[in-house]
Amino acid sequence: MANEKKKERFKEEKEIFENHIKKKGLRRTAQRDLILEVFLQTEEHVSSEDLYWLVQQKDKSIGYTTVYRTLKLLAEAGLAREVSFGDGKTYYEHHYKHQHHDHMICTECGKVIEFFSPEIEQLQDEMAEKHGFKPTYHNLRILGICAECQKEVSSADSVASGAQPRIRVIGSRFSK
Amino acid sequence: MANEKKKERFKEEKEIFENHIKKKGLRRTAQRDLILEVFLQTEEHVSSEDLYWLVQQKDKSIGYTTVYRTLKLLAEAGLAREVSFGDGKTYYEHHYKHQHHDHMICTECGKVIEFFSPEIEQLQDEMAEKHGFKPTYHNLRILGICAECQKEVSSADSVASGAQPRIRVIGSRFSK
DNA sequence: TTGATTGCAAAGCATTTGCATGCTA
DNA sequence: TAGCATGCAAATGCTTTGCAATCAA
Repeated sequence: MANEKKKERFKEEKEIFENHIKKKGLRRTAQRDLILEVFLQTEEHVSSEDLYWLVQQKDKSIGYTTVYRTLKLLAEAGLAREVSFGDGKTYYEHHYKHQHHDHMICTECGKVIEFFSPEIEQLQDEMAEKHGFKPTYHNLRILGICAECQKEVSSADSVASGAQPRIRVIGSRFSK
Repeated sequence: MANEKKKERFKEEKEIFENHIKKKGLRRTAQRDLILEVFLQTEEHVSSEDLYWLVQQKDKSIGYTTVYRTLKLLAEAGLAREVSFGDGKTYYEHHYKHQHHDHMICTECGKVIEFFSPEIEQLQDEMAEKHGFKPTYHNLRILGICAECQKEVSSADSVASGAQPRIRVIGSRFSK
């Protein structure tokens, strides 16, 4: 994305956060500003822990708790969205003006590939309607083996042994 | 499902479990047999805790740990599948000779509606192929408001306040 | 000044592990 | 008999909460 456009979006996101804070009768603080700032600089998915360490690099005095609480606030404000990849941690991804997407997760290396299919979205809405269900959010994960890991793994042992994804590495350069 | 057919399936599942046990050099025990038996009698989704209490009703001496460990075994054997509905607990659903399905989860009452769409399945496989990704399992959750709760909720407050599903009640009689 | 916010430590939860005892094969 | 299984208690890992001190409005 062009740098100008990005800056513009950041500005909007900061405004949204400030409005949310105001609307709920909360207070703007240096910590919250910094955490939002750092979050905006991230790409893809960050866990609370990830963000904590990133924030630490800018200000050692900020506590774990504050990062947790602020991430919840960001989610409430509609700037972030909580996602889980099956390793027990909560990850946050950008929500504002970011196209919704789904994830393929490699159970070998933990890589996360983002994808988007308007056809799947549409079918989901149709299924929901069929049940009188009003969808607010959805979330599709495909677990499997990514292209690289397919080359490396010859035997199917690791798959047969009840593979449970233990995701560490998050990253994908496949999606657009 | 007809009762005869069910009995037949239970028998197959017990055999599968025994084979899995043997293949891995493990041992058949009364506890494992009972836990499998109780699991087979359940419908829909059970948490480890749910199953623990059900098992307790038949044998007070069985510990939490054994239920946990046995559920993992069942998943390994292909009889159960782990699913999560966003409340931090792990649920188990039947896997053997049960058609794959996805879930709609009501963020108001926690009801879980099962559904299946061959079209969505197909599109998922196509998306995976496009990325050279070999899918082993997938998992689609649609969060929203079920038909009943839509009637009751007039204001949109509960939705706007960053609703996080805290699912307790699991059950659905909508799906076939 | 008032009451929200912070950071620490402690508490909560679901799940896992260590270990002595018990039991299958 | 060997060594896997069990059940308890303790440990773990992530997240939340209580609270006194601090700070925004």
